[in-house]
Amino acid sequence: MPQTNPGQLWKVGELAGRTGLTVRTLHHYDAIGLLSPSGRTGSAHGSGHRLYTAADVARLQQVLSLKALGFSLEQVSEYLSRGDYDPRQVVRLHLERVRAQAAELREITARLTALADALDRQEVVSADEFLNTIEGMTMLDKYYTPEQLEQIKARGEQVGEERIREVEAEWPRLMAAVQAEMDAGTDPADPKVQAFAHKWVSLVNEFTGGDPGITASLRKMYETEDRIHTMDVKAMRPMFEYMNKAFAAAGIKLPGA
Amino acid sequence: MPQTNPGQLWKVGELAGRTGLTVRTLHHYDAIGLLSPSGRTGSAHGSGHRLYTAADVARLQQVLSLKALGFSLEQVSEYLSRGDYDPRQVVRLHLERVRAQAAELREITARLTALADALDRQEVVSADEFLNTIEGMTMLDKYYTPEQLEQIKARGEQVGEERIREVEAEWPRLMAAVQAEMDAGTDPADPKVQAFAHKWVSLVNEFTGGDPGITASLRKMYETEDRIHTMDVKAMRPMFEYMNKAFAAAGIKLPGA
DNA sequence: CTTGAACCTCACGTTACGTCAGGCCGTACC
DNA sequence: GGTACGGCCTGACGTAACGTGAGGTTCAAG
Repeated sequence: MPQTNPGQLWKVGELAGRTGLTVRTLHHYDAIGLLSPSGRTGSAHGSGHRLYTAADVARLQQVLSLKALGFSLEQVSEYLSRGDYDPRQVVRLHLERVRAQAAELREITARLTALADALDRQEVVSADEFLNTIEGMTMLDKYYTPEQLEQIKARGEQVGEERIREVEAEWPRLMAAVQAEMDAGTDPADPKVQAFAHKWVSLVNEFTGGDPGITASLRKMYETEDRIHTMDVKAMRPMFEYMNKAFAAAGIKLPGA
Repeated sequence: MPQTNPGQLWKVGELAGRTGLTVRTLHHYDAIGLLSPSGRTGSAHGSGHRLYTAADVARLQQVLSLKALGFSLEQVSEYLSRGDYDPRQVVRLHLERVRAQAAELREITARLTALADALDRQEVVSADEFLNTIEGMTMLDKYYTPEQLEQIKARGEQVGEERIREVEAEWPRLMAAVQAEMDAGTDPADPKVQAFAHKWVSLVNEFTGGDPGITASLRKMYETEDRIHTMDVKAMRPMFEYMNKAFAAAGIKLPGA
């Protein structure tokens, strides 16, 4: 049976099954030297089965994020072989892209909804309405120009870098303070706790960008998963419930609720 | 100069510019008989310039919606040549698809956010986190299976058809009632108007599915455009403002606000 | 009547895989 | 310890949806 330990290895089929990619795709990435598995099975002379490590999986993620940004596979290769690249930045760029796409999907939804409505009423639909709809659709699968990429990159470095550190530094402080009130048996409706509640949502919003859908998804993740990387979510659940009471008392609603 | 009248005609370049497609793409669609322009210029012997009519534009929208659903161009041709198809249904299917994609984008955003966070903290990121992220990404550009399409289709016919008529029948009634109160000079905070306000948001929510982003986009559309197909939005604006006051008085917030 | 931009028709090139074909590996079972 | 069979291997050719010229034509403005 396949292992589940750290130091885990995946065979192509396993990796394909887990990721939703096809075996052929992984073969292809290997063939062009974009992502070659770190290991192979036995193999005295013949060629053994591909074995992918966790590091390979991490690289795969980078590859796919860059591809999602509109890079060709060749460009992805180049990018990843230049030593001066930052995986975090790739993720951030992809994130930015995904957010933009979400906005475009909303636009398209509005257009399509209007169109469906008009068609349902048997009205004469103006060509402009069709054209606007089409325009929205085509925008969706347009990629960034190099200039746009640079711009996003710059913004990410500028705002992101330092502000992220700041926000991150605030979380432990806030959580320690809340824990203290919990231990002291303070009522969630107490003004002190209310102040913490407001601080809490502002930090959450800074993290999510205030997007209700993202907030909801994130909340679901924290509710259903017991650990998120090294964070023991399960142990934090009492605090979440405490804060939910505080939110209720303060009349605060998170964007996703 | 290019016309702007009804009965308008577009040349390839114009249509391409307006839609975001390329000229080559339109040529291609013509070459394979998927979308051939209804007209051509002059042309005694040589081949004149392509002239697209409003009907061609409408067909183009259908083509692109079907393509967005994952059909190959050949399948689109087939689909559109079968006489028994319904343009409204195509739009509805596309709408459904777009909604699903939006949900997947939210999932991806949550994953990427978690990943960015983990990377920023220099923590050891588990392979699972990468794998989940990758899985989300690959799901996004997977198309529906025929069975799924059938299922959506069935649901759309069943729920959609009749309920849409109902909702549509309610709007004119509601708007007439509101207009009457406006004419009578009734205060927006008046209980009668408040009841209308609640009815109003429930109809809007039924239309948007309660999605805040979509509601916001739709609102923007109604604020920036003076007419939407045959509807004189401009003339309705006083009523919108009246209702906004009513919302404020009732403490109602639309999901997008 | 000319001129430049936009259009026309071939026709071959490209990307990112899909899809066989024919053979090898590995592990579960007897 | 043999064997069976699902999964893996390496070629190698196929494909969808255009991209990208080449070389000639059309049209609206001046």
